[in-house]
Amino acid sequence: MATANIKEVARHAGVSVGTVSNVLNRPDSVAPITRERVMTAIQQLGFVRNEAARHLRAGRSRTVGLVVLDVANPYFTDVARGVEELADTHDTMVVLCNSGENPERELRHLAQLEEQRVLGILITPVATDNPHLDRLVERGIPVVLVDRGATAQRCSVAVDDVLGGRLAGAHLAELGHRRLAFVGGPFSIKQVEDRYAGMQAAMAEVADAHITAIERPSLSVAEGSRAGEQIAAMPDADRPTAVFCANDLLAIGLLQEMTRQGIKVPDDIAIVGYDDIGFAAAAAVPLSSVRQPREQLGRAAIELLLDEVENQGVGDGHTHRQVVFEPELIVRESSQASRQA
Amino acid sequence: MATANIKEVARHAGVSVGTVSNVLNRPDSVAPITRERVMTAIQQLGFVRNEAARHLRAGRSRTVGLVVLDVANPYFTDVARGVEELADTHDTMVVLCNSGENPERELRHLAQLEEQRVLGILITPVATDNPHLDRLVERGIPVVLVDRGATAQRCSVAVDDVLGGRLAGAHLAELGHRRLAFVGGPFSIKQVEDRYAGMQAAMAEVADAHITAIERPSLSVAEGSRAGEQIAAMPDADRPTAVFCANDLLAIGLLQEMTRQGIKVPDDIAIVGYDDIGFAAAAAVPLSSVRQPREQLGRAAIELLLDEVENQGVGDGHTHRQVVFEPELIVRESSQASRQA
DNA sequence: CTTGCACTATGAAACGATTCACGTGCTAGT
DNA sequence: ACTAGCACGTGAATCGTTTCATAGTGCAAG
Repeated sequence: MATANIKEVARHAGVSVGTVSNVLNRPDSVAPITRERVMTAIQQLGFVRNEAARHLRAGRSRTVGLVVLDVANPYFTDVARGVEELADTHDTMVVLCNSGENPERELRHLAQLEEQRVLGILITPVATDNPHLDRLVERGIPVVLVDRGATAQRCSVAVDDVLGGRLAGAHLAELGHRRLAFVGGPFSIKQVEDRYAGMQAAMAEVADAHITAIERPSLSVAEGSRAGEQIAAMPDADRPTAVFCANDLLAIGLLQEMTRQGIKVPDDIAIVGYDDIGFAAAAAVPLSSVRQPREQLGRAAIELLLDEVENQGVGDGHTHRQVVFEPELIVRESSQASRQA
Repeated sequence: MATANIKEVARHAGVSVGTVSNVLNRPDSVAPITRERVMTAIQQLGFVRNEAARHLRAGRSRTVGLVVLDVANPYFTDVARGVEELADTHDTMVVLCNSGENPERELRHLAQLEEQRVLGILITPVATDNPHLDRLVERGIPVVLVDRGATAQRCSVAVDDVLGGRLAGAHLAELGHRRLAFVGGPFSIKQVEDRYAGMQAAMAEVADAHITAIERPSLSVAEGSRAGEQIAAMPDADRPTAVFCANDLLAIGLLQEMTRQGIKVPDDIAIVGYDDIGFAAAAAVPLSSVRQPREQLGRAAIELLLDEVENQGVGDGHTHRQVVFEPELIVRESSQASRQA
């Protein structure tokens, strides 16, 4: 009933277990006839390697852990896709763990991954400053940070949010907008702050441009609507002609509210979002948005990790790198130049 | 450098390895003083159990595999959340695998999971009829099907799509609609067919109701728009006053196109979608939709699996069950009774 | 005929935790 | 005082694979 093991295969093929192992791992070192015989036995018995035994013997597993804040967020699933894709070509498994922004769950996952002796961990930590991660590194488990808290002490990948904000700002400036708003928050989130800073930097180069910051407690569709109410309530003369939202959910909520209030997008007000989630293109008015190279981010992260694993202590060893990607502005209808212009 | 093992802990604490193991697994069988000593040693050495060794000795791992068609689909991430949640309380890990609707990737994942000697596998298979799954079952690895191809040969969980269609149909009939359309396809997908059948069944009870089926090659936003063009092109007298879409993406595309063409939702045309994805509520006109109990589906699936694992060959053993859940209609603006009615 | 070499195959020793059949030393009961 | 029973601990065997030093074989060169 139980799956056959290497010993039974050896007996069946009339060879030693060492030979079977060689067939599996170094087929060229085995004479073709023997190899055939072993292969046949494997087929007949339906032999399947026991990963636990290999792993025990090898001392480390062939898997990496990927700990994300929210599996339901397309951002992370895209990153995960990038990670998996590249891991696949390196004979490495990816265990996807969801912390759900819960530090306890995150810690439990880290403990589990450590028990599994994973090759390394890719993580977007809940808290920027996580002592458990330091502990892992001390124990020799490489950690690569994804889009959070880059430091010289370890590898990380991230996207330049300041640049993203700058792109959005420059785009709106170029369209002639001078009365602008930024919707986002809380500003304690680094990403939000950076995007705003980028927008400000872009507008600093434009004469008589003015930005109103509308801070909201979270980055959801509902908060976007609320920001929309605020904007709609402004007297026409003061109302911004363009809004940059810290993410697409806000932008979608805002867009909805504008439509509801009879304020035309993009004619009366232009909107630019951030993240370019799938629904940005599918919104009532297709949404301009700043796209992050998500899959590429994932690929880069696992690349850094595998490099660290392979070169740990070898030769010059491994140098921690902080890779920063450039976002890209996708222009759609929501920020098209006014038709009457 | 390498993590300490149980032997070192034993030496450090001045006990045998057996005792350390007992402290770990049956603390009550160890005298308090000894236990303290061992615990201290564990702390000092930063000992972390080696999962591979436990697993090898135990003969089976403590993880289950969850193979889904698309991690980026909120449907599956919700199912996954349900699975994880319950697995957590059973000291079981979940390895989430993404087949991406690719049979090869699916097969690779299954092979990997088998090498890992997982407790069992939860899967939404790419093809309804999958010989590899039978092979797994033969080898004693329980398989539970999620929302696909239920048979008496194994456990499965699913949602009653016929009922879902019926709910949508009955709702529209009750609002007084008699000229309806169904948008979906391809009809070769069982889910689509069932939803349509349910709608038809509901309308069969209504005098002079008529359904136009609009078949589209896939269930995407773009196809929804295209269906919208078709509907907009109909003469006013023939145009349906209500549309039921086989999923929310279609419904969103359709909604957009209606807006673009100046056809008011829900006044001129009512729309009901299926799946109740997050964006259904956030659409320009909040979308009525048939919601599937996704997390519950996941919970039920893992429950069936664990039951099968625990009762395999024990006593009366395990009986395969096919659990079917009932969907729920969420009514929002897109199918509100016309305001002028 | 020996030597050396290239090729193959062998089998025992790891890897680290768990388990279980046995000690060992006490206490309590008679 | 003897022993049954109990509470704790022990340590060797075990899980399935990989690795590596070693051995056997046959062939070509010397």
